[in-house]
Amino acid sequence: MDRRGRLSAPQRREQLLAVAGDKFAAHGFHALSMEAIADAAGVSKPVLYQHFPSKRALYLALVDDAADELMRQVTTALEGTTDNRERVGGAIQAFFEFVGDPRFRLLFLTADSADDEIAAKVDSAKRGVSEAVAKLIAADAGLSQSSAELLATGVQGLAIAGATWWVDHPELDPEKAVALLGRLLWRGLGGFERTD
Amino acid sequence: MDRRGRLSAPQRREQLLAVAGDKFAAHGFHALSMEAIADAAGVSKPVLYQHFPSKRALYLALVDDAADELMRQVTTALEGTTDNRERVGGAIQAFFEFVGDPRFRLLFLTADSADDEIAAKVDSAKRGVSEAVAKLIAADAGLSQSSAELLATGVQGLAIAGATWWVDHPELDPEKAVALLGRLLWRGLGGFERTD
DNA sequence: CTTCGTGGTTACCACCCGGTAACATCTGTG
DNA sequence: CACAGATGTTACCGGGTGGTAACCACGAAG
Repeated sequence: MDRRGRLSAPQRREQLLAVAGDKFAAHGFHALSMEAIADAAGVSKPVLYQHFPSKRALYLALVDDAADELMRQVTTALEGTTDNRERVGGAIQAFFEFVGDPRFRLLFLTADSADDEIAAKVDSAKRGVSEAVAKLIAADAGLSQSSAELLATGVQGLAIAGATWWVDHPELDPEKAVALLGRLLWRGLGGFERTD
Repeated sequence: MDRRGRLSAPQRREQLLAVAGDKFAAHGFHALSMEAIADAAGVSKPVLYQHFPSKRALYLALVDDAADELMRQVTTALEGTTDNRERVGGAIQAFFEFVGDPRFRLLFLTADSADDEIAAKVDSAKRGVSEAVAKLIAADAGLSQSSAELLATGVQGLAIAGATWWVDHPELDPEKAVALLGRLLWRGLGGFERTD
Protein backbone atom coordinates (compact mmCIF):
# COMPACT_ATOMS: atom_id res chain seq x y z
CA MET A 1 0.00 0.00 0.00
CA ASP A 2 1.01 3.53 0.55
CA ARG A 3 4.04 3.90 2.73
CA ARG A 4 5.51 7.27 3.65
CA GLY A 5 2.27 9.13 4.27
CA ARG A 6 1.08 9.09 0.72
CA LEU A 7 -2.65 8.86 0.48
CA SER A 8 -5.04 8.25 -2.37
CA ALA A 9 -6.92 11.25 -3.63
CA PRO A 10 -10.25 10.49 -1.90
CA GLN A 11 -8.52 9.67 1.38
CA ARG A 12 -6.48 12.84 1.21
CA ARG A 13 -9.55 14.86 0.45
CA GLU A 14 -11.35 13.47 3.48
CA GLN A 15 -8.38 14.14 5.70
CA LEU A 16 -8.05 17.69 4.45
CA LEU A 17 -11.74 18.30 5.06
CA ALA A 18 -11.44 17.00 8.59
CA VAL A 19 -8.34 19.01 9.40
CA ALA A 20 -9.69 22.16 7.79
CA GLY A 21 -12.97 21.81 9.66
CA ASP A 22 -11.14 21.55 12.95
CA LYS A 23 -8.92 24.52 12.27
CA PHE A 24 -11.58 26.76 10.77
CA ALA A 25 -13.79 26.06 13.76
CA ALA A 26 -11.00 27.04 16.11
CA HIS A 27 -9.71 30.14 14.34
CA GLY A 28 -12.38 31.39 11.96
CA PHE A 29 -12.17 31.96 8.25
CA HIS A 30 -9.88 34.95 7.99
CA ALA A 31 -7.52 34.07 10.81
CA LEU A 32 -6.60 30.74 9.26
CA SER A 33 -4.26 30.56 6.31
CA MET A 34 -4.18 27.86 3.70
CA GLU A 35 -0.60 27.16 4.62
CA ALA A 36 -1.62 26.56 8.22
CA ILE A 37 -4.18 24.02 7.09
CA ALA A 38 -1.65 22.31 4.88
CA ASP A 39 0.89 22.19 7.69
CA ALA A 40 -1.67 20.77 10.10
CA ALA A 41 -2.39 18.05 7.57
CA GLY A 42 1.30 17.33 7.19
CA VAL A 43 1.29 18.32 3.58
CA SER A 44 2.27 21.27 1.41
CA LYS A 45 0.03 24.02 0.11
CA PRO A 46 -0.37 22.97 -3.54
CA VAL A 47 -1.81 19.66 -2.41
CA LEU A 48 -4.63 21.63 -0.85
CA TYR A 49 -5.24 23.46 -4.12
CA GLN A 50 -5.18 20.14 -5.88
CA HIS A 51 -8.36 19.19 -4.04
CA PHE A 52 -10.06 22.55 -3.61
CA PRO A 53 -9.86 25.38 -6.13
CA SER A 54 -9.84 28.14 -3.52
CA LYS A 55 -10.11 28.90 0.16
CA ARG A 56 -13.74 29.89 -0.24
CA ALA A 57 -14.54 26.68 -2.05
CA LEU A 58 -13.00 24.66 0.75
CA TYR A 59 -14.97 26.54 3.37
CA LEU A 60 -18.17 26.23 1.37
CA ALA A 61 -17.71 22.49 1.07
CA LEU A 62 -17.45 22.29 4.84
CA VAL A 63 -20.50 24.46 5.38
CA ASP A 64 -22.57 22.46 2.94
CA ASP A 65 -21.57 19.28 4.66
CA ALA A 66 -22.40 20.65 8.08
CA ALA A 67 -25.75 22.01 6.96
CA ASP A 68 -26.80 18.66 5.53
CA GLU A 69 -25.71 16.77 8.60
CA LEU A 70 -27.46 19.08 11.04
CA MET A 71 -30.66 19.14 9.03
CA ARG A 72 -30.63 15.35 8.95
CA GLN A 73 -30.24 15.01 12.69
CA VAL A 74 -32.88 17.58 13.52
CA THR A 75 -35.49 16.31 11.11
CA THR A 76 -34.86 12.80 12.37
CA ALA A 77 -35.52 13.97 15.89
CA LEU A 78 -38.66 15.84 14.89
CA GLU A 79 -40.08 13.01 12.82
CA GLY A 80 -39.35 10.36 15.39
CA THR A 81 -42.51 11.13 17.29
CA THR A 82 -45.72 13.11 17.08
CA ASP A 83 -45.64 14.15 20.71
CA ASN A 84 -44.44 17.73 20.82
CA ARG A 85 -42.98 17.44 24.30
CA GLU A 86 -40.81 14.59 23.07
CA ARG A 87 -39.93 16.51 19.95
CA VAL A 88 -38.52 19.32 22.07
CA GLY A 89 -36.30 16.97 24.00
CA GLY A 90 -35.23 15.13 20.89
CA ALA A 91 -34.29 18.29 19.03
CA ILE A 92 -32.27 19.59 21.95
CA GLN A 93 -30.51 16.28 22.19
CA ALA A 94 -29.69 16.50 18.50
CA PHE A 95 -27.94 19.78 19.13
CA PHE A 96 -26.05 18.31 22.06
CA GLU A 97 -24.84 15.48 19.90
CA PHE A 98 -23.87 17.71 17.03
CA VAL A 99 -22.06 20.23 19.20
CA GLY A 100 -19.01 18.00 19.47
CA ASP A 101 -18.62 18.14 15.73
CA PRO A 102 -16.32 20.98 14.65
CA ARG A 103 -18.65 21.69 11.76
CA PHE A 104 -21.16 22.86 14.31
CA ARG A 105 -19.00 25.83 15.11
CA LEU A 106 -18.69 26.55 11.43
CA LEU A 107 -22.41 27.10 11.24
CA PHE A 108 -23.23 28.72 14.54
CA LEU A 109 -20.17 30.20 16.12
CA THR A 110 -18.40 31.70 13.19
CA ALA A 111 -20.69 34.60 12.32
CA ASP A 112 -17.55 36.11 10.90
CA SER A 113 -19.02 37.49 7.66
CA ALA A 114 -16.24 35.87 5.74
CA ASP A 115 -17.85 36.46 2.40
CA ASP A 116 -21.30 37.30 1.12
CA GLU A 117 -21.75 33.96 -0.54
CA ILE A 118 -20.61 32.09 2.53
CA ALA A 119 -22.79 34.16 4.83
CA ALA A 120 -25.77 33.45 2.61
CA LYS A 121 -25.15 29.73 2.77
CA VAL A 122 -24.75 29.72 6.54
CA ASP A 123 -27.94 31.73 6.90
CA SER A 124 -29.90 29.42 4.68
CA ALA A 125 -28.69 26.44 6.68
CA LYS A 126 -29.90 28.01 9.91
CA ARG A 127 -33.16 28.98 8.31
CA GLY A 128 -33.71 25.44 7.14
CA VAL A 129 -33.71 24.20 10.71
CA SER A 130 -35.74 27.01 12.18
CA GLU A 131 -38.35 26.74 9.45
CA ALA A 132 -38.82 23.08 10.15
CA VAL A 133 -39.46 23.96 13.78
CA ALA A 134 -41.62 26.93 12.82
CA LYS A 135 -43.91 24.73 10.76
CA LEU A 136 -44.60 22.53 13.75
CA ILE A 137 -45.18 25.51 16.00
CA ALA A 138 -47.47 27.22 13.54
CA ALA A 139 -49.48 24.05 13.08
CA ASP A 140 -49.85 23.11 16.71
CA ALA A 141 -50.14 26.54 18.27
CA GLY A 142 -52.21 28.28 15.65
CA LEU A 143 -49.83 31.20 15.35
CA SER A 144 -49.06 33.28 12.29
CA GLN A 145 -46.15 32.25 10.13
CA SER A 146 -43.95 35.12 11.26
CA SER A 147 -44.77 34.63 14.94
CA ALA A 148 -43.94 30.96 14.66
CA GLU A 149 -40.68 31.79 12.92
CA LEU A 150 -39.72 34.16 15.69
CA LEU A 151 -40.35 31.52 18.32
CA ALA A 152 -38.57 28.84 16.33
CA THR A 153 -35.55 31.07 15.89
CA GLY A 154 -35.54 31.72 19.62
CA VAL A 155 -35.78 28.04 20.39
CA GLN A 156 -32.89 27.34 18.07
CA GLY A 157 -30.87 30.07 19.75
CA LEU A 158 -31.57 28.54 23.11
CA ALA A 159 -30.51 25.09 21.96
CA ILE A 160 -27.31 26.42 20.44
CA ALA A 161 -26.41 28.47 23.49
CA GLY A 162 -27.19 25.63 25.85
CA ALA A 163 -25.23 23.09 23.88
CA THR A 164 -22.17 25.28 23.50
CA TRP A 165 -22.28 26.17 27.19
CA TRP A 166 -22.28 22.51 28.04
CA VAL A 167 -19.18 21.90 25.94
CA ASP A 168 -17.27 24.15 28.32
CA HIS A 169 -18.95 22.72 31.42
CA PRO A 170 -18.94 18.96 30.98
CA GLU A 171 -19.29 18.51 34.71
CA LEU A 172 -23.04 18.73 34.21
CA ASP A 173 -24.52 15.43 33.12
CA PRO A 174 -25.57 15.87 29.49
CA GLU A 175 -28.82 14.00 30.00
CA LYS A 176 -29.66 16.27 32.87
CA ALA A 177 -28.76 19.31 30.81
CA VAL A 178 -31.00 18.19 27.97
CA ALA A 179 -33.79 17.53 30.45
CA LEU A 180 -33.42 20.95 32.04
CA LEU A 181 -33.50 22.81 28.74
CA GLY A 182 -36.40 20.69 27.57
CA ARG A 183 -38.35 21.49 30.68
CA LEU A 184 -37.54 25.18 30.28
CA LEU A 185 -38.75 25.17 26.70
CA TRP A 186 -41.89 23.21 27.42
CA ARG A 187 -43.01 24.50 30.77
CA GLY A 188 -41.21 27.83 30.82
CA LEU A 189 -39.34 29.56 33.56
CA GLY A 190 -42.59 29.84 35.49
CA GLY A 191 -42.52 26.10 35.90
CA PHE A 192 -39.33 26.36 37.92
CA GLU A 193 -40.63 28.76 40.52
CA ARG A 194 -41.18 27.65 44.08
CA THR A 195 -40.37 24.03 43.51
CA ASP A 196 -39.45 23.31 47.09
CA MET B 1 -14.81 77.33 14.91
CA ASP B 2 -13.02 74.87 12.77
CA ARG B 3 -14.23 74.87 9.22
CA ARG B 4 -13.16 72.37 6.56
CA GLY B 5 -13.96 69.19 8.45
CA ARG B 6 -11.30 69.57 11.07
CA LEU B 7 -12.47 68.21 14.39
CA SER B 8 -11.06 68.48 17.86
CA ALA B 9 -9.32 65.41 19.20
CA PRO B 10 -12.17 64.19 21.42
CA GLN B 11 -14.77 64.79 18.71
CA ARG B 12 -12.65 62.95 16.18
CA ARG B 13 -12.17 60.07 18.57
CA GLU B 14 -15.90 59.73 19.09
CA GLN B 15 -16.55 59.85 15.39
CA LEU B 16 -13.92 57.22 14.71
CA LEU B 17 -15.39 54.95 17.36
CA ALA B 18 -18.84 55.33 15.86
CA VAL B 19 -17.69 54.67 12.31
CA ALA B 20 -15.47 51.78 13.32
CA GLY B 21 -18.29 50.21 15.33
CA ASP B 22 -20.57 50.39 12.33
CA LYS B 23 -18.05 48.93 9.96
CA PHE B 24 -16.73 46.22 12.25
CA ALA B 25 -20.29 45.13 12.94
CA ALA B 26 -20.95 44.88 9.23
CA HIS B 27 -17.77 43.19 8.09
CA GLY B 28 -16.08 41.56 11.07
CA PHE B 29 -12.63 42.10 12.45
CA HIS B 30 -10.42 40.56 9.82
CA ALA B 31 -12.40 41.59 6.77
CA LEU B 32 -12.18 45.28 7.64
CA SER B 33 -8.97 47.20 7.05
CA MET B 34 -7.84 50.22 8.97
CA GLU B 35 -7.74 52.13 5.72
CA ALA B 36 -11.38 51.29 5.08
CA ILE B 37 -12.29 52.68 8.48
CA ALA B 38 -10.28 55.82 7.84
CA ASP B 39 -11.91 56.27 4.43
CA ALA B 40 -15.37 55.82 5.87
CA ALA B 41 -14.58 58.51 8.41
CA GLY B 42 -13.34 60.81 5.65
CA VAL B 43 -9.86 60.86 7.04
CA SER B 44 -6.49 59.26 6.39
CA LYS B 45 -5.01 56.26 8.12
CA PRO B 46 -2.46 57.90 10.41
CA VAL B 47 -5.25 59.88 12.05
CA LEU B 48 -6.68 56.58 13.18
CA TYR B 49 -3.35 55.57 14.66
CA GLN B 50 -3.18 58.94 16.36
CA HIS B 51 -6.17 57.94 18.46
CA PHE B 52 -5.71 54.19 18.76
CA PRO B 53 -2.36 52.45 18.95
CA SER B 54 -3.44 49.40 16.97
CA LYS B 55 -6.35 47.68 15.30
CA ARG B 56 -6.81 45.37 18.27
CA ALA B 57 -6.85 48.28 20.68
CA LEU B 58 -9.54 49.98 18.65
CA TYR B 59 -11.64 46.85 18.58
CA LEU B 60 -11.15 46.25 22.28
CA ALA B 61 -12.27 49.78 23.07
CA LEU B 62 -15.47 49.11 21.16
CA VAL B 63 -16.04 45.77 22.87
CA ASP B 64 -15.51 47.25 26.31
CA ASP B 65 -17.94 49.98 25.54
CA ALA B 66 -20.55 47.55 24.27
CA ALA B 67 -20.16 45.25 27.25
CA ASP B 68 -20.70 48.09 29.70
CA GLU B 69 -23.73 49.37 27.87
CA LEU B 70 -25.40 45.98 27.60
CA MET B 71 -24.73 45.14 31.21
CA ARG B 72 -26.24 48.45 32.25
CA GLN B 73 -29.42 47.93 30.26
CA VAL B 74 -29.92 44.35 31.41
CA THR B 75 -29.30 45.01 35.08
CA THR B 76 -31.61 48.01 34.91
CA ALA B 77 -34.32 45.76 33.51
CA LEU B 78 -33.73 43.08 36.14
CA GLU B 79 -33.62 45.48 39.04
CA GLY B 80 -36.68 47.42 37.93
CA THR B 81 -39.02 44.91 39.51
CA THR B 82 -39.06 41.89 41.78
CA ASP B 83 -41.68 40.07 39.77
CA ASN B 84 -39.88 37.44 37.73
CA ARG B 85 -42.45 37.38 34.99
CA GLU B 86 -41.90 41.10 34.49
CA ARG B 87 -38.17 40.62 34.65
CA VAL B 88 -38.30 38.22 31.74
CA GLY B 89 -40.20 40.70 29.61
CA GLY B 90 -37.96 43.55 30.62
CA ALA B 91 -34.76 41.69 29.86
CA ILE B 92 -36.01 40.63 26.44
CA GLN B 93 -37.03 44.19 25.73
CA ALA B 94 -33.53 45.32 26.70
CA PHE B 95 -32.12 43.03 24.03
CA PHE B 96 -34.58 44.34 21.48
CA GLU B 97 -33.53 47.88 22.24
CA PHE B 98 -29.85 47.10 22.15
CA VAL B 99 -30.03 45.12 18.93
CA GLY B 100 -30.18 48.27 16.85
CA ASP B 101 -26.84 49.34 18.23
CA PRO B 102 -23.98 48.17 16.03
CA ARG B 103 -22.03 47.35 19.15
CA PHE B 104 -24.52 44.56 19.76
CA ARG B 105 -23.25 42.70 16.75
CA LEU B 106 -19.72 43.18 18.00
CA LEU B 107 -20.56 41.16 21.06
CA PHE B 108 -22.96 38.55 19.77
CA LEU B 109 -22.64 38.15 16.06
CA THR B 110 -18.94 38.38 15.53
CA ALA B 111 -17.81 35.11 17.06
CA ASP B 112 -14.92 35.48 14.69
CA SER B 113 -12.12 34.57 17.10
CA ALA B 114 -10.22 37.62 16.00
CA ASP B 115 -7.69 37.31 18.75
CA ASP B 116 -7.38 35.42 22.01
CA GLU B 117 -7.52 38.56 24.09
CA ILE B 118 -10.55 39.86 22.21
CA ALA B 119 -12.33 36.54 22.42
CA ALA B 120 -11.73 36.48 26.17
CA LYS B 121 -13.21 39.92 26.58
CA VAL B 122 -16.28 39.11 24.52
CA ASP B 123 -16.80 35.93 26.49
CA SER B 124 -16.53 37.68 29.81
CA ALA B 125 -19.07 40.25 28.68
CA LYS B 126 -21.54 37.53 27.76
CA ARG B 127 -20.85 35.74 31.00
CA GLY B 128 -21.55 38.88 32.97
CA VAL B 129 -25.08 39.00 31.65
CA SER B 130 -25.82 35.31 31.93
CA GLU B 131 -24.48 35.17 35.47
CA ALA B 132 -26.77 37.97 36.54
CA VAL B 133 -29.67 35.98 35.15
CA ALA B 134 -28.34 32.75 36.63
CA LYS B 135 -28.30 34.24 40.10
CA LEU B 136 -31.97 35.07 39.89
CA ILE B 137 -32.84 31.66 38.53
CA ALA B 138 -30.80 29.85 41.15
CA ALA B 139 -32.41 31.87 43.91
CA ASP B 140 -35.99 31.54 42.77
CA ALA B 141 -35.96 28.03 41.39
CA GLY B 142 -33.68 26.36 43.90
CA LEU B 143 -31.42 24.92 41.24
CA SER B 144 -27.71 24.26 41.48
CA GLN B 145 -25.36 26.95 40.28
CA SER B 146 -24.39 25.09 37.15
CA SER B 147 -27.96 24.19 36.26
CA ALA B 148 -28.99 27.80 36.67
CA GLU B 149 -26.08 28.90 34.49
CA LEU B 150 -27.12 26.52 31.77
CA LEU B 151 -30.66 27.84 31.78
CA ALA B 152 -29.51 31.44 31.92
CA THR B 153 -27.21 30.88 28.97
CA GLY B 154 -30.06 29.33 27.06
CA VAL B 155 -32.33 32.24 27.89
CA GLN B 156 -29.71 34.67 26.71
CA GLY B 157 -29.32 32.70 23.49
CA LEU B 158 -33.04 32.85 22.92
CA ALA B 159 -33.14 36.60 23.50
CA ILE B 160 -30.24 37.19 21.13
CA ALA B 161 -31.67 34.98 18.42
CA GLY B 162 -35.10 36.50 18.74
CA ALA B 163 -33.85 40.05 18.67
CA THR B 164 -31.59 39.52 15.68
CA TRP B 165 -34.37 37.72 13.82
CA TRP B 166 -36.63 40.67 14.40
CA VAL B 167 -34.08 43.06 12.92
CA ASP B 168 -34.50 41.26 9.60
CA HIS B 169 -38.27 40.98 9.96
CA PRO B 170 -39.48 44.36 11.15
CA GLU B 171 -42.94 43.63 9.83
CA LEU B 172 -43.69 41.99 13.17
CA ASP B 173 -44.65 44.53 15.80
CA PRO B 174 -41.74 44.67 18.26
CA GLU B 175 -44.05 44.78 21.26
CA LYS B 176 -45.80 41.71 20.04
CA ALA B 177 -42.48 40.01 19.43
CA VAL B 178 -41.28 40.78 22.95
CA ALA B 179 -44.59 39.53 24.33
CA LEU B 180 -44.38 36.29 22.37
CA LEU B 181 -40.85 35.52 23.47
CA GLY B 182 -41.70 36.46 27.03
CA ARG B 183 -44.65 34.12 27.01
CA LEU B 184 -42.50 31.38 25.54
CA LEU B 185 -39.88 31.81 28.21
CA TRP B 186 -42.34 32.02 31.05
CA ARG B 187 -45.01 29.52 30.09
CA GLY B 188 -43.05 27.39 27.66
CA LEU B 189 -44.05 25.92 24.33
CA GLY B 190 -46.63 23.81 26.12
CA GLY B 191 -48.53 26.98 26.84
CA PHE B 192 -49.03 27.57 23.12
CA GLU B 193 -50.67 24.25 22.34
CA ARG B 194 -54.19 24.42 21.10
CA THR B 195 -56.42 23.85 24.04
CA ASP B 196 -59.61 23.64 22.04
C1' DC C 1 5.48 88.04 10.24
C1' DT C 2 7.46 84.57 12.75
C1' DT C 3 6.67 80.74 15.66
C1' DC C 4 4.56 77.00 17.71
C1' DG C 5 1.01 73.61 18.65
C1' DT C 6 -2.42 70.79 16.62
C1' DG C 7 -4.90 68.29 13.16
C1' DG C 8 -4.02 66.20 8.73
C1' DT C 9 -1.72 64.01 4.42
C1' DT C 10 1.38 61.48 1.16
C1' DA C 11 4.30 57.96 0.52
C1' DC C 12 6.39 54.21 1.99
C1' DC C 13 8.04 49.59 4.28
C1' DA C 14 7.76 44.84 5.82
C1' DC C 15 5.18 41.15 6.08
C1' DC C 16 1.58 37.88 5.24
C1' DC C 17 -1.29 35.28 2.33
C1' DG C 18 -3.88 33.33 -1.66
C1' DG C 19 -2.61 31.20 -5.64
C1' DT C 20 0.63 29.11 -9.33
C1' DA C 21 4.49 27.18 -12.18
C1' DA C 22 8.01 24.09 -12.47
C1' DC C 23 10.15 20.24 -10.77
C1' DA C 24 10.65 15.75 -7.97
C1' DT C 25 9.19 11.09 -6.37
C1' DC C 26 6.64 7.14 -5.86
C1' DT C 27 3.78 2.93 -7.86
C1' DG C 28 1.79 -0.04 -10.90
C1' DT C 29 1.97 -2.44 -15.31
C1' DG C 30 3.62 -4.33 -19.91
C1' DC D 1 13.58 -1.87 -17.25
C1' DA D 2 10.81 1.73 -19.05
C1' DC D 3 7.53 4.84 -18.73
C1' DA D 4 3.09 6.88 -17.58
C1' DG D 5 0.32 8.86 -14.38
C1' DA D 6 -0.71 10.34 -10.00
C1' DT D 7 1.07 12.30 -5.53
C1' DG D 8 3.98 15.87 -3.46
C1' DT D 9 7.52 19.64 -2.92
C1' DT D 10 10.28 23.97 -3.40
C1' DA D 11 10.23 28.46 -4.77
C1' DC D 12 8.11 32.18 -6.25
C1' DC D 13 4.68 36.30 -7.53
C1' DG D 14 1.33 39.97 -6.78
C1' DG D 15 -1.64 42.26 -4.01
C1' DG D 16 -3.40 43.80 0.29
C1' DT D 17 -2.69 45.42 5.06
C1' DG D 18 -0.90 46.88 9.66
C1' DG D 19 1.98 50.29 10.96
C1' DT D 20 5.34 54.41 10.49
C1' DA D 21 8.27 58.46 9.01
C1' DA D 22 8.32 62.70 7.09
C1' DC D 23 6.03 66.48 5.71
C1' DC D 24 1.94 70.09 5.22
C1' DA D 25 -1.78 73.64 6.71
C1' DC D 26 -4.05 76.29 9.49
C1' DG D 27 -4.92 79.36 13.71
C1' DA D 28 -3.51 81.84 17.71
C1' DA D 29 -0.18 84.48 20.39
C1' DG D 30 3.81 87.48 20.97
